[in-house]
Amino acid sequence: MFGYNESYFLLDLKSNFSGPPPSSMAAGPDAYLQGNIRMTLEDPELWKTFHEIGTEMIITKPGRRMFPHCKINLSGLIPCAKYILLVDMVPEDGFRYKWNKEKWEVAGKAEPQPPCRTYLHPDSPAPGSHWMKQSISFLKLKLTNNTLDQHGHIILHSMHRYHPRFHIVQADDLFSVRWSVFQTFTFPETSFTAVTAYQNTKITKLKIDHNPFAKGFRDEGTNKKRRSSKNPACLDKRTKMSDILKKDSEEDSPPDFCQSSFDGYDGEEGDLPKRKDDESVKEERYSPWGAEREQNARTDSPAGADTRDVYSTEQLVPAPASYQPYRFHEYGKSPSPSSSIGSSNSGSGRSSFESRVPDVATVPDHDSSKPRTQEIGPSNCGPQHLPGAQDYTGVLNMTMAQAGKPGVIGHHIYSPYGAEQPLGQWSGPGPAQYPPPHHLTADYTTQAVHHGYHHGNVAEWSQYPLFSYSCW
DNA sequence: TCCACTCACACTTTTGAAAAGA
DNA sequence: ATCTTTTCAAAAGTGTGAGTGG
Repeated sequence: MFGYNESYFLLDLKSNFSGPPPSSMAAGPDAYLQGNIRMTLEDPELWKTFHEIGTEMIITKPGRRMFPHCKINLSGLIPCAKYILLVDMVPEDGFRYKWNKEKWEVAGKAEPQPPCRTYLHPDSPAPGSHWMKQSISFLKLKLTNNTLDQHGHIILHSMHRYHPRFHIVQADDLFSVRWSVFQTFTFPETSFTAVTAYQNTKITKLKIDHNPFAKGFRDEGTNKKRRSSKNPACLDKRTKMSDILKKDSEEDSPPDFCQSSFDGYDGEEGDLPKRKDDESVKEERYSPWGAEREQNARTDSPAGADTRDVYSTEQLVPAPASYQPYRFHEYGKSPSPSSSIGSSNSGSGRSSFESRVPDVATVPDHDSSKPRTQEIGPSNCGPQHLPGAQDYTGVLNMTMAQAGKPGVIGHHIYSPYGAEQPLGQWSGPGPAQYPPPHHLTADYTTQAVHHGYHHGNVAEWSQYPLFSYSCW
């Protein structure tokens, strides 16, 4: 209806690679001849509906799922080659926001980034055919504001804006990632503001309308008792909310809703009631991001004028050693020398980075790293070399793979399968905990940012790494 | 006083084990 | 004995509103 199903971006690997790979990389130009990978966001209309109002995602201490949740489709993968799918959250900008008079306003500089964590899709690694045969859901991804979170949820700051990045890595296992090509996709309409409580009642309404778990709050719901049991003020608020709901149900079609609000902010908020529960449907036209959105959308926000564009990036990054000092502490996994270094040097990204280099060099010969150049290419079909986990222990000091995931080394990664399974998430300190990026990392990140992101945002965006610098 | 945040609550869907049936 | 379907209770996910603390 919106043409949103065409929301994809053909990734021309060769042309997107704007510079020679670092000498430390094994992958040569051939590595980029693996065809065009296409990623599409599922349910784009829903995402767009939220986006037009200003998506908010609740973050809680125990972790909260996203809604809408990230669901994508992939094509163009090599069916028999294995891939790993990752998601992380990137700050949209360097600001903290507040909800004031029915719109978001900048409330100051962003707080230092929390530990940067990456969510690994539980199916990873899986062959391209697996990823392509069905849509890929990140339903179990959870967001938290608990910087000491021990469940591997992605840590965000409340009242800050983020957007998810999807990474596809052709790799047999998590160790191979180190030498593999990352292809990164973002969807402008998936950007959101992390909040501990909904600020915009329109978002609340949308969530209630679309999230099955919130059915109980729908107007037609059966919980009349609940709605009327509270105090009069509450009742009043509920009534007003019901009016909004009714009005919406009269419109009844998200497309109409979208259309009415897609023109963006038209400066009418001055006439809006102060209370957020006094909204009218008419106000749906207004964009919550007001002036700075108009500014950023063209200058430093991935959400450009044409939201159908899926900005993509590609970067060659050494894989994460993916450790996080407090993580090691939590799980009592034998902290590697390098992890201790990383831990002790948490304030010095550069030294940490350098300390990691020997790790790379000491990978055994049969490690997939060396033939990675060939493996990445189209000739990758055929028996997959799955190096035994023991090949790496003592080299990278990783924990062993979990049962049922023989090819996966537990990089202190957390899995949505269970909080206790260190499979599903990589984590590392955020950039704010590091000095300005090492020149090498800067190369990578700048390269990545060039793909679809305006230079105005390069500074902030590019400094938010997929993995901690110290991992490199 | 304001505002971001936490918590208990009622309600919902999801999950998984046990029971029933073929 | 095996497999499939159904049932049901527990677990998990949801927004609400009162309360808390800076």
